[in-house]
This record gives sequence, C-alpha cells and structure tokens, in this order.
Amino acid sequence: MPTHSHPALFDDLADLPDGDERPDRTTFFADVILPLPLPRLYTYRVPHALRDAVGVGLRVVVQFGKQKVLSCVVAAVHQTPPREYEAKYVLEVIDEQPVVTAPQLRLFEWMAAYYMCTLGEVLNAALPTALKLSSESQLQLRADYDETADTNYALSAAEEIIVQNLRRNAETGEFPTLAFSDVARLLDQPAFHKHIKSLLAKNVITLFESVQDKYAPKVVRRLRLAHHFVNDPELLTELLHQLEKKPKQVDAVMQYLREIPVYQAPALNHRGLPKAKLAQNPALSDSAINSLIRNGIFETFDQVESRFPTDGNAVMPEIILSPVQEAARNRILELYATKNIVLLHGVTGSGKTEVYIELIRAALESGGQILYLLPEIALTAQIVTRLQRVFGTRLGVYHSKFSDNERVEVWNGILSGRFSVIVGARSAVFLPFHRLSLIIVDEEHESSYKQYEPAPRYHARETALMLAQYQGAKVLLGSATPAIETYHNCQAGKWGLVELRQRYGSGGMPEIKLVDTKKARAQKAMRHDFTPELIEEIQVRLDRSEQVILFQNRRGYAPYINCNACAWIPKCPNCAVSLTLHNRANELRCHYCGFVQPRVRQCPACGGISITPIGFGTEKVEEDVKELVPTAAVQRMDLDTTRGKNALQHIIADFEKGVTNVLVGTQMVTKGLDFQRVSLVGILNADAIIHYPDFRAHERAFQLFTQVAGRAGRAAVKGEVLIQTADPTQSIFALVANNDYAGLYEKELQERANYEYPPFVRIVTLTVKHAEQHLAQAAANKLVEELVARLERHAVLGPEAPYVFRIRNLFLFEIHVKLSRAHSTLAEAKEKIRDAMTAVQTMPEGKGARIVVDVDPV
DNA sequence: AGCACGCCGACT
DNA sequence: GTCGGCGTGCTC
Repeated sequence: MPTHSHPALFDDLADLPDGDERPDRTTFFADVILPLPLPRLYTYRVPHALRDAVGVGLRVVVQFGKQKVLSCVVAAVHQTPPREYEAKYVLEVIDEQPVVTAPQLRLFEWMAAYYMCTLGEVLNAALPTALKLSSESQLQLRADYDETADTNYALSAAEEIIVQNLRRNAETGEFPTLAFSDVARLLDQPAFHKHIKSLLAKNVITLFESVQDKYAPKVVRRLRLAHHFVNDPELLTELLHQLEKKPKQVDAVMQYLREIPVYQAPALNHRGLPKAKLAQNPALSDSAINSLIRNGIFETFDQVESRFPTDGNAVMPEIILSPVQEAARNRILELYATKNIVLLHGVTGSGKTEVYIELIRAALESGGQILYLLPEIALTAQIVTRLQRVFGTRLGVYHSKFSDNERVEVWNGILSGRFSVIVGARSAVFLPFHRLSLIIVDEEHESSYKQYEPAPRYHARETALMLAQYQGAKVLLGSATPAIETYHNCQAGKWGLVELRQRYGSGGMPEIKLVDTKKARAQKAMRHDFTPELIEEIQVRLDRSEQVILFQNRRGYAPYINCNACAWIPKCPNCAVSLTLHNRANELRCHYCGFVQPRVRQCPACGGISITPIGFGTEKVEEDVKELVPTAAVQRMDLDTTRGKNALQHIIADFEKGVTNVLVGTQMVTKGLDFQRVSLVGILNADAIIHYPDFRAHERAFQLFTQVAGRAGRAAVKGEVLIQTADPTQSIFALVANNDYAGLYEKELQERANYEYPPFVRIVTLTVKHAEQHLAQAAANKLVEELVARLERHAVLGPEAPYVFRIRNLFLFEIHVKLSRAHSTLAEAKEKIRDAMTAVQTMPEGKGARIVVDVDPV
C-alpha cells in the first residue's frame, strides 16, 4: 500500500529542485480536475523532475487551499503560465498509467456541460472511492523536541496525552504518527484542534499530510511444499515416516498431495494451495498445518488475487435463436449499416435477452468491448449467472451493491483488457472503455436510469448514446414499453426499429382482467383491500402449486395514521408529509428524510386512544394475504426487505425454489424477474399510479402495468393479470389489456404536442430551496424574472410549490424551463440559465437560497 | 467540499 | 470582558 507523504505544509514550497526556473527550459502546467463542485479547472506548475511523469488522465497530488492536500486528475498539460496568479507546484504523480482515459474525459466534459454541473462532480460520481485518495492530516513529535529540557512550556492534560502517544519508539528510534481522527478518539472530544494548535505553537509537534492509496488488493495466503521435497520424492517418503507419531500432520500432507499431485506434476507445487482451502477441511487441524509450516515442510507465500473468478470456463455455448429472434438479430445488424442506434421493441417474454447475447458474442468476436446496461434491481443473480455461463471470465459486473475494492478491480480490469463485457447499472457508463463497439441499454424506458441526487443528475441512456458516439459504438435500446421520446426518434427515422411481437416459446400473452373495487365496496364485499375475485384467484393458483405476484406501489404498512376522535395525523417535523406507519418495526417513518419515531398510541392532540391506519402499503398486503389465504407462504420485496447485500438474492432464490409462493412488492417486482411458475399477477391499487400529477403519468402507468403483467405466464402455464380499480372504464386499461403500445404512443404524442412537453421541448427544472418559506419564494420569483429576461416569457413556468413543498426543513419552489427549437441552441440556453442563477445568487433575494438544476427530469 | 475570516449572544 | 455561533468567500 503506497503512502505519499509530504513535509509540513507550512514549509515553503518554492525551494524546489534547481533548474526549474531556468529560462532555457520550458515550464509545463497542468490543469487539474479537483473532485469538488468547483466551476473551473485549477492550474498547477509541473516541477521539472515530474515533467515526464505528468500526463492527461493521471492522478497527481496537489496542495489546495492552505492545508489540504488532494489527489486530482490531470485534464490537460500545456505551457501557458496563468496570468492572474502564481501557480503552485504539483507535488507528486501517483499513477504511471492513466486511470481516466482521454475519451472518458471528453464524455465527462459533455456530461458537465449538458447536465449543468461541474467536472469535479462528474469525476466524483465516476471514480470508485478507492481511486480518490483521501487526505488526512497527520501529526508527529518534532525530532528536536526534548521532553526533559526545562525551557519547555507547560503542557495541559490533553496535550500530555497526545505527546505520550507520539513518544519515540525506543527500539526503532522512530516517531509514531497520529491522524486527526486518532487524536479525536484519544481525547474523546471532537474539539481537539485547539490542543494541536497549542502544541504547534509550543514547538512540540509537526504536521504533515499523507495521502493513502485506499485500494487494497485481495491478498491470499497460500502454501506449498518446501521445494526440496518436490525435487526429491524420497525425501518426502522419509518425511512421512518421521511424522508417523503425528497423524494430524500426515493427514495434512496427504490432503495437500491429493489436491496437488506433486509426483505427477511437480510444476503445480509452485502455485500451491490457498491455506484457507486446506484448513477448511474439518478433518484437518489448523495447528497441524501451522506445525508443518513452522518446521519448514510447508512454506507460505502471499499472492494478490482477483475478486472475480479467473479460471471459469469461458465456453460461450451457442444459443439457439428461434426463427423470429434470428430475424430480429439479422435486421438489427442490417440497420447498423446505416444507423448507429436501434430500438428492439419486444413484448415481455419475447426473448430479447437471447438476441442481446448473440449480438454481444458477435461484437466480442470482432474484438470490441461491450457494455450491457440494466436498471439496478434487474441486475440480479438471475441475469448475471446466465451471462457468466456464456462469457465466463471475460464478463465484469458493476453495480452499487459491489464493494469499492470490487469496483476498482472492474475499473482496472477494463483498462487492462481483462474484461471485455460489462454488465452494469447506470454508473457503468463511467468506466474506462477504450474500444467499445456495442452498448445495450435494456429496459431503456426505466426511470431509474436517471440519477436524481446528487449531481451529476444524468440519464444513463442519454449518456450511453454520447459514449457510443465518442467511441464509434453501436447502441441497442431494448424495451417492451419504450419511452415516448425513444419511439419518437424511431418514428422520425432517426433510429432503427425492430419488433418482436410474440412471446418466446409456448407462453402466450397474459390475460388481463379488471376488477371494480367501487362496486365491491358498495356491496361490502371487500375484505381489507382485496376484492373477492382477487382472493379467489390467489387461492386457485396456490391450490395448483402455481405462484402469485402482488404489486402495491407503496412500502410500509399505511401511508398515514389518523386519530378517530379529532382527525389528527402525525407529520414529519422536517418535511411536509405525513409519517408512514411501519408495523413490523412499530415505527412511524418519513420516506423523504428518514425521520423515525415510535408508533404513537395516544393522540397528543386530544388524548384519544383510537388511532387507525389509513390506506395500505406492502407490509399490510403481506399481512392480509396471510390472513385471507392461509396456505400462502408470503414474502415481501421492497426497499425495507432488500437492504442487505444478499437480501434480494435470497428472496428471489426462495421464490424460485418455491419456498414461498406469494411475492408482495413495490416497483421492484416489476423489473426483469423471470419465474416459470407465476400464473397470476395482482395489481392492488391501480388508481394511485394513474392519477399521479405528472405529464408522464399515463406513460408510466402503461409501462408499470405492462411490465408487471409480463411477470405472469412466462412458461407453459397460462398467465393472468388482475387489476383492482375504482373505475375500470379508464382508457389506459384498454391499452394495457390489448397490449396496444402504438395506441398509447399516438395518444401521448398528441397530448405532448398540444401542451408542449418532451419530445417536443426539453425541460430544465430549477428547484429553489430555503429554510424560510417567504425567502424561498422571493428567490424563486427573482429567478423567474432573471430567466424571463434572458429567455422567452412563455418558456418559463412557475415558480410553483411542489406537492411535497418542504423536505429536510427546506421549502421548495420549482421553476420549469421549456427549451424548444425556437431557442438558438440548447447549449446557449443553458448558458443563459446558468447566468440567471449566478445573477440571483449574488442578489440580496438570493442570499442563503440553494438552486438545484435538473436537466431532462423524469 | 473544507476552512478561514468576520460580526453578535451566554458564560468564566 | 471572552469563547464561540455559523454566514460568506476563496481555493490555482
């Protein structure tokens, strides 16, 4: 683990190696991207000694501000000295090979410009944390400090503690170091800086900064037979003889020889065996192995190992495509002759994945890299295992549940060429590809491709399109329910379109039935939130040993609770929302800020003790199914039950094995899951999805219903979807039931044209936040004024308080800017928006207000 | 993002 | 009277 240390920063950095200032030598300067939300690049002087070491994409260490030493990435090297200031020196070059490639930098610059954020923010999102070096101030006793000298200033108790811990090690003569965090722990008080300052003033300690490489390769301790035994079999026989009285040790040696047949293949001994592997055999004792090591019979050595399998069978078994799939694949390849982007519009269960795999294989054979993007939750073991079977060790996986070290390994694995195929969630677009030839964006309509918080608020699909353009790669977008914007580009002839209209294999499209909850309620037939039809259907499926998925797009037990006497509702103290009841945890929680309080049993307003839950979430559905259908083995799948790294995998595995037979969940159950025995999907409250206040509500409802319906009847069993609604006559249901995407598209496009929504305009949403409502309002008003002055009046909408108008103690006001083709160019318009923001922030009205920009919000 | 410099309340 | 609150401004 390399450590990069620097002398005390208070020292003058000007006295660098001679020759640097000599006029006959050209001085180089490096523009660096700091991993901070700063609008500009910073220029540092490259010391002559580092001139050959510095390069674009390499990380360097610089001093930033008075004390901080940071690592950052070089964006450019040039010879133009900055006019306004004296550049500081680059202190060190960390890498020999770029961690960020030149094409990546180009993409990052595009992202920063398009999504109106800083390069630093993009870099921060892009680099795995282990590649961002951390800086922690360290302190050490001064070498010239003499504790016995009577000229010393008196030390306080706290200072004594610090000094004691910094005392010279008598044996090595070295001074130990303490990080600031160590001092805080030692003194058990957060306000420790004053003690450090005091010690500095008393000339007792010195400060320095150290930057540590956080990436720790996985080291495995292996053991092998001492080599003289290998060269001389007789010696080994003799050894076993000697060990006669130590049966445990004989066992260990024999076990080793079984794993590594040293006699037949002496060369194998060199690689040895992981110590843990030998020790895991319960018949062998750890101490016996250790004795063998101690006596020089085994020798141990450390080896850096990959966190990913390296010796897997990269077999690439041929997948047999159906004639329909084959035709689709051929058509896609045909279109690639003239188009760079093709949409594969295939109904759920039509076998898009097989087509992807064959396209990946072809791209792989011609030597390219392939990126396969999936929404986070769809990235389950199901799909990964399947791809691993085909692409073996050439497949790398990249998503948020991966540890940081695993991510660095994938990052480096792409640079080194070890991985050629990457399956990943949205952040995989940041990886250092250099010869990308194909990007697949599966479920391209998924809104989770858009990052919402923090900046960069980027859309992985749009970014992937840009990435592909830069690398000359082809793009395949796949969906059963394409985004309206995507389909529009196909209709306009910009992108290619290939359709798969039938399900693969024997499964037909599921039948969709609507159940009227209003009618059932009037007849007093509802039991909890279930219609008799739904209960009956669940029972029937379970009796046939089939499985059921129930979809309710709301987690928790109930969205709020209500005092029966005075109608009091517990609200979040920080946000303008009611608290959600979580029955299992016996808590009330805010889904916006995470606020938690114990469940209230008595109304604080009137003292009443009758408080009832109103509405229902997944937790209640789970409970009710158990009551209404006693034979159900229910599992819930939502954010609350999938927190752990493997929780999701377990839930899926249990359902797959039939340990559970009813799966209740939120959005999560709609995405990419493939279960053979699911024959019924129930949507409990369709109306909540349809009546969402947003121009995309219908599109989203159609996508959600179609996707979740697609989970039913994927194999031989006929699938059925039961939708509970208070109004079955709503037009969206007919579209879903007839699988009429074209109908939805026509209707939506018309509306969007009428009301000026994407794809006819581009939207930029500005959110103004302030702790004071009227100040938030005032800043927002001012911002509208400034925007109108720069753009057209009708392009600016708002300000308007959003439905949840206060989050985390900040009042929100939203302004929507619609950028149409009438505007010169998008980039110019964004420049104007930026200007308006800066203007407001320097005005009295804008003081203390935060403005968040979201380009292309979803 | 840190972190320093700079003006107003509760304490030795 | 001072310690310390966090409001604004800067970092090559």
